Amino acid sequence: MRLTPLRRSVLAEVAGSHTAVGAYDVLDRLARKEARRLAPISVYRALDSLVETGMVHRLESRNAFFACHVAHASDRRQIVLACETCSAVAEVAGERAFGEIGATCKTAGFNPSRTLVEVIGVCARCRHEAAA
Amino acid sequence: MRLTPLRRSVLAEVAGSHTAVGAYDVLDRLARKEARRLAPISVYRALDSLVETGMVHRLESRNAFFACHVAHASDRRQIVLACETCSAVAEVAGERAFGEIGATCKTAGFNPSRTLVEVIGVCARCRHEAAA
DNA sequence: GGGACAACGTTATGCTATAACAAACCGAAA
DNA sequence: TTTCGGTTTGTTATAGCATAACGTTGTCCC
Repeated sequence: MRLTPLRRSVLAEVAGSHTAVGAYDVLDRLARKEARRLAPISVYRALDSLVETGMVHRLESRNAFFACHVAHASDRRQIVLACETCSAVAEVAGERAFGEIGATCKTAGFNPSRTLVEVIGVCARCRHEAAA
Repeated sequence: MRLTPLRRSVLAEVAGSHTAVGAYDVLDRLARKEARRLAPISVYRALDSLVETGMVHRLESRNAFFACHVAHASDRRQIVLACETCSAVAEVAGERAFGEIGATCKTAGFNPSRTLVEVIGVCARCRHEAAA
């Protein structure tokens, strides 16, 4: 896959936010920056390719996208933490959790191809601010 | 929450399928059975209330709904297994996996309110059929 | 009865995502 | 360098998912 100008622009918009952004958010932001207005499908295609390479992930529970900031995320064994207060999205290593999930699947005779772990809650920063 | 006739109808449609069904699927099926055609929002409201009580769960990765067949699902510590071959959805207990996820959240200072574990793959039955 | 609240109807709208086909681009081999 | 094949993007149209706003009806309890 080539990182074309279009894909680079889309990636920049996604990566420029600490929160997960919708495809149409990307569309609107690009429309303000650049002179043209892309068709939705162009943004989706760019997002698809970025997701495929692991540079962007999809927050399934919100139909939105966020940039991957961890280097080794290609193994896809990351737990996604989505803050319901500030909307920030983070990823943390989840080796042990994924190990347990895999073991449970094996017991059930289920052959996994993709495993999704998303946690909605309140991030450390928002907890501290709330306590203050 | 009351299990009204509308909610009972919606629940019946969802529970009548081993797969996750979309809100508009429910809408169409009810339209065939009953004489009237509901507005989408009526179905969504019914689904929302059923999800709230735990009788129905939402398959986030497919924007669809499936009935909960396990008695103790109110604790929401179930791993969802979605077969990509036959589309069947099942739930299995995930105490250990959820324990690990909780521990990881704690380490990250993240206070979880809802945890979502969905595994896409091939179920035991489809694996056996494929092998035959 | 009358007040409070839950449930549902009606209308309209917005967000998410893809199908189908054409044009442009780009690298490699003839 | 011309031609070929594959990738990327554009264009147009449409399908699928979800909720806002407001009014009406139903139910329960005092």
